[in-house]
Amino acid sequence: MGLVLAAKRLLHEQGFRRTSLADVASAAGVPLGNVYYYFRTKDALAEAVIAAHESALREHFSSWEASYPDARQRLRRLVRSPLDASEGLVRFGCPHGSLCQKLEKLGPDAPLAKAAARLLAVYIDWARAQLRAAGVPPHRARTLAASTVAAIQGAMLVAHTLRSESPLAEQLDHVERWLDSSISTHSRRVH
Amino acid sequence: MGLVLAAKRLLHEQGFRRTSLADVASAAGVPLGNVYYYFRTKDALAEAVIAAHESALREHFSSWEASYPDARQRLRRLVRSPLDASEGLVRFGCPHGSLCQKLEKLGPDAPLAKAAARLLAVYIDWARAQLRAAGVPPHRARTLAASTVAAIQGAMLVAHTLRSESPLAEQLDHVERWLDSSISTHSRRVH
DNA sequence: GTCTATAAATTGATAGAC
DNA sequence: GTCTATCAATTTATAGAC
Repeated sequence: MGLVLAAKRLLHEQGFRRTSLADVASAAGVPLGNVYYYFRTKDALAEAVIAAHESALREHFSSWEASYPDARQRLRRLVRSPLDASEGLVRFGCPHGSLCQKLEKLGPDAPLAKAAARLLAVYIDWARAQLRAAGVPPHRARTLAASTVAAIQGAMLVAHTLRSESPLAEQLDHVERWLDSSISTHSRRVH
Repeated sequence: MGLVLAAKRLLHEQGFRRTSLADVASAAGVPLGNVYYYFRTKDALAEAVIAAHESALREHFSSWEASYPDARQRLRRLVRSPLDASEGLVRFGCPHGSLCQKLEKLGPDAPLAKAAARLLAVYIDWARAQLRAAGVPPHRARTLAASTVAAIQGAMLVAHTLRSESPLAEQLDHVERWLDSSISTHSRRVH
């Protein structure tokens, strides 16, 4: 579905409110009326975009689980992942983070807000699972996972706002070292 | 000026695009046409809001400088400051961070985008000055300051997206400890 | 299923009386 | 300086031909 792909890009670049359905239709190369054949409302299209982000995220996680046998390596990969698309992040911010900030304004019960929260929860839950696998006790793993994701999100927000790539790499380095030492401190040694 | 105050609140609660000038005028108790006597455009009103945030921020900093003689104490105060207004942060996100995310989408050269970037820069510059005063060398102070602000912003973003207050306090605790140990590690001991 | 035309509502901004 | 009325553009959503 080219519509979701176009909407995904435009929502990242322009945000939800700034992106009109005419923009999306034009970018996808279909007439405006066509959008409403596939999606009842603009919100429904945005939900499809979030779902696309979510499945892309899960695919990344699966790929990392297959590539890295060590949980610590997988966590390092998570922390470094923003560097893979740093240009887009610096220009437009984190596609998940900005979606969350924009959509949550709708009130906590709006379906769109729940979808955005779920997107971030997927991130945190995966990080927590890796921390558990690295030997971190349950409660520590829970708070450490949230802090890790928060630190990554903050790094992207600052890099985007200042329009500079260098703080991104530097801050992610900080996160990586801090996370490594946290795991060493909190994990029960198994060997 | 009641208009700026009303706009400040609505921009925080609803964001820039969702807030119409009719909303602002209504909240301030003046007719719509009156807005344009004081502000040429909606952007000009938003700039006034950012300026209000900026001066409020500087006042906070001045107050902390007067209250806490030790730079480390001032930094702890900075890290803990989100807890002073945690309810609003959980419901609506950081007023500065969400402003940045929303306004930066306008392109790097837009006056509003520059204003948002300056707001974050005020934060980082103050943190850097405190780190310098705590004995951290210049380059370290620069990257540490950015990382600190990023970590705080990330904590607020996660707390807001998950609509939960508990991660905010937990993550800020992490930030505080991490910052304290970073200062101890990197500062030249003067005594 | 695809497309054109248009309705219906919102909104940034202006004109002009008082 | 303050307020009412309104323009002009945008945008979500629908109707209906093909």
